Amino acid sequence: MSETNDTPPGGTDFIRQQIRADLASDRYGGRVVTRFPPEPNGYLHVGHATAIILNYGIAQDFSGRFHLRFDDTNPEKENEEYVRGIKEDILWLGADWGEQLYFASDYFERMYDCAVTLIQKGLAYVDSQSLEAIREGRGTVTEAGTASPYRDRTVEENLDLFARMRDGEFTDGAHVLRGKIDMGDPNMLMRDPVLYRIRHAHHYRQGDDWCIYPLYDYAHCLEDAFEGVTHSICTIEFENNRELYDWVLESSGFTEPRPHQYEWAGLDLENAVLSKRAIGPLVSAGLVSGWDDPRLATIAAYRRRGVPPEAIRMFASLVGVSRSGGRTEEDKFEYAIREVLNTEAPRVMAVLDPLKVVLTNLPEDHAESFDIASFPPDVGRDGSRAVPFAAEVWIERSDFAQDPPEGFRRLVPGGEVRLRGAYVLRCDEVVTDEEGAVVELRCSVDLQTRGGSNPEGRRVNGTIHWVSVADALDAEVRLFSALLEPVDEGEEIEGDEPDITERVSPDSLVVVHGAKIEPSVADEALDTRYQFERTGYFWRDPSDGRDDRLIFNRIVALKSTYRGAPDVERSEQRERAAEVKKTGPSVKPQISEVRQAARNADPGLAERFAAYPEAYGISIEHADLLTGSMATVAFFESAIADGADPGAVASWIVTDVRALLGDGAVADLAFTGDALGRLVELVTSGAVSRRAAKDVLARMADRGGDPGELIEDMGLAAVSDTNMLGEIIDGVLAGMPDKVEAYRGGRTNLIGLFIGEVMKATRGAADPKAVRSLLSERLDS
RNA sequence: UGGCCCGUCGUCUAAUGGCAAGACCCCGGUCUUUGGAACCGGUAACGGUGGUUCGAGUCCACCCGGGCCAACCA
Repeated sequence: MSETNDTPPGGTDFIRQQIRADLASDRYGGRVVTRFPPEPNGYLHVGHATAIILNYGIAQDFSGRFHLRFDDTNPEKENEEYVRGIKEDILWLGADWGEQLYFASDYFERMYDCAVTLIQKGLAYVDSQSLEAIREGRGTVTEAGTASPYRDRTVEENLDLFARMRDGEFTDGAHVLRGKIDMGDPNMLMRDPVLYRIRHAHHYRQGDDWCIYPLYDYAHCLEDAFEGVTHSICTIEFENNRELYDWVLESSGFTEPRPHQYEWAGLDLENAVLSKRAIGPLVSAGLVSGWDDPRLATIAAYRRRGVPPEAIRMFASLVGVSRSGGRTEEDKFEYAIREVLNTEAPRVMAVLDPLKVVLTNLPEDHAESFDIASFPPDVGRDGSRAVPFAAEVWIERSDFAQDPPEGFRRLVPGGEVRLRGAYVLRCDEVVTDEEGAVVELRCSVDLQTRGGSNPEGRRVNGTIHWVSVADALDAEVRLFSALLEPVDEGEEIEGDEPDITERVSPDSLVVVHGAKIEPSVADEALDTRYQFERTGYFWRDPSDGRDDRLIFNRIVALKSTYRGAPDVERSEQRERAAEVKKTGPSVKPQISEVRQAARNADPGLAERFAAYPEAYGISIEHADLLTGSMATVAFFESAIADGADPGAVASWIVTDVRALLGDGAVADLAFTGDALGRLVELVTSGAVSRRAAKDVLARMADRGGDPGELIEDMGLAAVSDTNMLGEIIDGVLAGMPDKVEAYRGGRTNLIGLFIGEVMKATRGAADPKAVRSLLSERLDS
């Protein structure tokens, strides 16, 4: 392990940071419980894989628990086959839920009880509108919704109706249970969300026990709470759902410590179809061979293709975790696969597109065998195999060129090339058919170079792979590439996505028949992953390549630095990306429309906005920020009432105070305007540095208190004594002689580092200006 | 269009007010019986504009760009 003490285990992504903070504050009594909650309505894809790795990895890192919970609340889409498949995929990835296997449908009774409680509290009601009426009543993103006529049913009536819904008295859609929240909430999800619906459907686990089923937003948070999940991690599109998540939990009586939801961006991978809703149609239309078609990005497909699970784990750690995200290049995934396979996969030779070479200086019945190492020296692994050689060998058609492009290092007429592990070969004659196509090469080998020996002074340009014609095994090789044709840019903007089934690329699967492979593979374990030298990583297809059927999947091609032609497409893409990034400067005045509207409605605000710049010498922007509400105005005016400098106070309010505010208002602050005024005066008088005053302000926001007393308590009285500062500075500089040298060598931006260290040493109490000048004295002399 | 969220090398991610870092890609080079691997080097970024600060990628504001939300799906 190369981890140092200052690197916390398991990465520093924002979710792990949150967990560390929760551990530090003992929020959950040291518990860390994560979960992966798939709906069994399809197979998992690589996006899910990264989510599993995240959740499982966190549980591992913090000695917590990882739950697998099937979120099976929709009887119409789910089945046991998917449950089986998903379990298998997760285990294959290396995540282990142990005893922690759960099904949301097992909680139906408890969820029902919670709903009854909600009704009793007046927080839920039975709505009997049609689906369309409910939809219309919800309003739009810009217009508030309207209340259902059933919104004010009595608790008794709701209780009765809800019980009868459960009892099966009503048809599908006759009633729903809705949360009673706010039809005008800007978050559409809070406009009386549907909690339960009637569906007379057979559930694959619960049979016909239920005819009402809970919806995601109601069910999911309860599931987390029932299981004692601490950190409920989902993707960014559920961000708007978090408010409802919290509402349901709070309303149902789950108090802190309760689960909390955190969203990350999830994975988007270039050239991968990452949506169960998109994969399903491809499978049912027969455009792929199944959920495990190796062209798909499902875990089952990767497993079948031959991708090792370690590669997916490595890929996940390479990509990382964030809230912003974007599309990850396929290169990164391929890199991870190659990285794992390079040290794992024994080398063999296989010719995918064979061209016959007759060795004219060997007897026709020549036969010998070379013992060739299975790994190159740098991999450092033992092992070899016998590779038969005879007077006729297959080579790769692309390894010969009659008219070679510049930089071609393979076989050309009259040229030499080494047959890997065998002899150096010279091309003496090219045999063509009547159309000029090359059908055979007549060559001679240099007997001095047998078995890879290399007589002094013998240098050969390239090395190619080969297979003895007499001993070659015939194989089928399947090559996979991007399943879908790229979408034209204009097309994508058109709103509706083009039908995915029409975008399947005919070239996405290339089946090579009659590939020639060395016989050693017949003796190896079926699940051996090979490197076909110079070609790529392959293994036998686990479905079709069993018994004596030699059917190989290409897991990934080898990287190649050989460039036939420059990659025009990519450079064009880059130019386009660069153009998009350019944006012009803003021209509008930097005044908020919202605050301007407030001033238009309140002459008191408008007057002050007009007067402040002149009266207090502050900018229009600051005046704007101070006059958005009477509360802010009052705060400001009380802060300057006792003589604090208005300009300084304004700066504090519009920057530092606002930073502490978050969503709240100034009135909710734990300190008052005049306390801020006193603090500002202390800064002005030099009693405390501005830097230290920020820490004091943070403390005031936290617990209130008098600024003067806090400065004493926190030991932050300004340090400007030259001798004392000088000592501290000398100590800091002595501690980093290399940086001092670099500074003197011209890296003057290191001054910030030095000041920072001095400020740190004094916990912000030093006067930074004094520090700067003292530093200059020492460093620039 | 209302609300919420997100903008750092071509791509993915670091930085927690103090040295803009790493990986992939790309480009050179060394080495090589795999145009692989390894090794050395290089190109390359804080969306814009103001403000606060000794010091801003980080705090504040405005603008620009992108994402999500109007299923009785999850």
